[in-house]
Amino acid sequence: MPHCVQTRRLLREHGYRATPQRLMVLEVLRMADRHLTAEEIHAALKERSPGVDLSTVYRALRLFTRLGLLEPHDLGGGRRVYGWRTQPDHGHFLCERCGRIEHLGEEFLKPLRRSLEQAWGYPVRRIEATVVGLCPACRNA
Amino acid sequence: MPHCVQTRRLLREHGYRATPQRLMVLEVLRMADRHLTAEEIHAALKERSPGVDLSTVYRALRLFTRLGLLEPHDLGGGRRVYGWRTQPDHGHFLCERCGRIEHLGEEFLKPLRRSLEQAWGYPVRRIEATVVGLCPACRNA
DNA sequence: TCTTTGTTGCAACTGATTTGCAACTGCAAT
DNA sequence: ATTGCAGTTGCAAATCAGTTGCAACAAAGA
Repeated sequence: MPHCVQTRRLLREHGYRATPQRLMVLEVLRMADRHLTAEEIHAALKERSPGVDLSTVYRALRLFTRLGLLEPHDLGGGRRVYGWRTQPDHGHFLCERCGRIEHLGEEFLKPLRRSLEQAWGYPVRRIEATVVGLCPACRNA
Repeated sequence: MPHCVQTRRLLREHGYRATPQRLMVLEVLRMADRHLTAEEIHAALKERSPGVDLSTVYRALRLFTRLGLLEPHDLGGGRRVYGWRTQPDHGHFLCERCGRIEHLGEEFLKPLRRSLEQAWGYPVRRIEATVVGLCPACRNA
């Protein structure tokens, strides 16, 4: 675990403890390299240490969100995924068949932000966009 | 109720019944002239007929959604509102202070759709965007 | 090692939405 | 107008995602 050190320090600096459960939540997210729901994280986590409770996962996700490390995204229909915090403008591609979630480059949202701010004359805090369609894999099926 | 006739026909054509509860759900939405949560609709509904159950509201909303009349929108954080079905590309402005929800003209989303389809080479089914910021009223406070 | 205090697992709880069911009611056919 | 019956309702219970209270536990500084 090469990243652990930084995470441990971040936690300690804020008076929190670097528990294995917390580190593992980040580890799972790091391995997955995509956005995951709390349930998915919990499932992946249980393969290594079966005792971990779902509520602990939720608590860890909330904590890391407060610390600015992670960020929740509501995709509609009750789907909420967590991922690494990035820029304020955030886009997802959601395949309507297989549920696959892809990241949208910020370059797509930037013009939208610009046109909104220009039209309204005041700044936009953040944009959350979900684009629904069929992913390439599902198109050829 | 001048609109009722069309709604009644729509329902009957699909083998459903035009019950007062269902018609009233649409009526409330029509009066409100903005997106409402199920709870809000239920509250407005109860002023006229106190007996109406929340589950009936949910059932009506689901039905009208299936019939293509209404459309749910997830604004994140568990907020789900219902409104009249419009174009596939849908944008909301959400004031982060007062929670006010505004409609975004489709003209803002159209360039986004165009650039996405151009970049990927295949069509996008729909776009759901939430723009967060402070509404003019909250800015001056 | 000891102690302090943050953290965990568990179970119970919440708020939003759904569902099973007996009683009820549009409405098309009498 | 009356009837019959499938579609609907209100109610209560179930469900689902997420949160919380609490006693036992465990990081980490001394």
